[in-house]
Amino acid sequence: MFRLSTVDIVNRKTQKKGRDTQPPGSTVRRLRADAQRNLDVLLQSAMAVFATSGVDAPVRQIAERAGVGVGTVYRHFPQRSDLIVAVFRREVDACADAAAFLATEHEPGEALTRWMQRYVDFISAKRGLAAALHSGDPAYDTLPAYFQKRLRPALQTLLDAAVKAGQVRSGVKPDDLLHAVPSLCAPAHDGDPARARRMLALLVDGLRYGAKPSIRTRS
Amino acid sequence: MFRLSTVDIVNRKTQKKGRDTQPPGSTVRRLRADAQRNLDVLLQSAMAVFATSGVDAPVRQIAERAGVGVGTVYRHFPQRSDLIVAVFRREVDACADAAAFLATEHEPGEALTRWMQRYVDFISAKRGLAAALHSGDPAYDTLPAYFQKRLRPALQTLLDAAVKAGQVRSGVKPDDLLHAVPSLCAPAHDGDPARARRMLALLVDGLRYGAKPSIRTRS
DNA sequence: AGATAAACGGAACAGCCTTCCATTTTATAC
DNA sequence: GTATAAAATGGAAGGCTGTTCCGTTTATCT
Repeated sequence: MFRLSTVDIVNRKTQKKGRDTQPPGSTVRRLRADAQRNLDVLLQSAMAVFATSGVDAPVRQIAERAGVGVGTVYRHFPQRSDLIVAVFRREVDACADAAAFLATEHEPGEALTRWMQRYVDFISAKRGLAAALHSGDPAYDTLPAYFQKRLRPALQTLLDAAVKAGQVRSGVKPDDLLHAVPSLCAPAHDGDPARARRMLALLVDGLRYGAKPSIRTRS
Repeated sequence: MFRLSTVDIVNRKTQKKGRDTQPPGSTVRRLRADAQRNLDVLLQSAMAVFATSGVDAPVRQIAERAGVGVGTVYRHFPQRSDLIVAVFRREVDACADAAAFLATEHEPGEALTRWMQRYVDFISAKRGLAAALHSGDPAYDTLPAYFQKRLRPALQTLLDAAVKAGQVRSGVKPDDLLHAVPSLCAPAHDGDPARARRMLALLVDGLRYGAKPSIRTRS
């Protein structure tokens, strides 16, 4: 009952970038070109299908959209949940990476605000997945930790910069924000899509309260 | 695509008790004896199976345990979710009814404490169902309202009595408690089953703080 | 007791996830 | 370039589901 798969073998090292210096003695084998291509298109298709039809969408539908047989899907992702997890991690990565980009493009306070907005969009789109997360299926057990591991440092960096620039008050814990946002967005369940954004705006304003400007100003 | 079923036709009026005075002109028809019997045993079986195998347990399994064909299940509950909802409502009812009983058996403060315990047990057991609730399936949309409608008055009564007896401080909203408890129990996800109870004890102690004894005592 | 309608059971259908393996494609060695 | 071995593929098939359908059984009423 033990079965290898690309999920296990390939790590994010073998991506498109760089000459791919492999740690010696590593057991990972490069994916064949077609396999890599299929894996990419599969993840994209899955992301698109999940976004429109929810995470309960049939595997066949994803395979078809990718122009691939179901066998190929299962070669890369032994379980349906593995595909879901992979898509989710990829989106978490994208969200985390956005932090670094935003930090270079905007001043600290603005970067933080925009990232929070990005985070809200991310959370809001994953409503169906949240249900799967709490379904008790052990396949998803590792996701929350990954969530935390990737997102917290990203937010931490933005937060530190904003505090140092005097645009946000100090003493705010990134974990608190990370948790507060989903709670705030939860009531938006009812169908009001813009509500989440309004709630977030409120929260961000709260962050600014009591900021200690680096340039002197009346408190 | 519209289909009648006992779920729609029968309300809780046609139970075992009483001579069953029917409002005239009502369209409800009494269930045949065997149908009523099967319905009861079905609900019991479903409750048991859901408790052990979760709400995702196959309908066939429930039917088998009830000694009944699947056709019978679907005659009473056109959709699988209808069965889940019925079981859930029944358990909500039981929890709500427990309040009145506890109030007659114990003094107000104790009754409140015991009911909260009861409520925790109820919530803790329904972990799998909570996931279904947030799954976005419109079949469950009416459940939260029912939840509130049955449980709030029950708690309200207990609370009022406890306040009047000076065993709990005033100003506590029943809705707050109803919501606080699940939040407190959520972290118990990790496997510690006794934790929920400890958290609850804490909460109840908080209620006592600042109580205004009816018998004079040092504040 | 006989008639009638309600209720029943479980085979059959459709859709899903997952497995399996004959076939095709890629990478490597010559 | 060709031959060979390994990796990857596609889709039919197996074993689960929820749900429908209808011939048969059973309760109820006269």
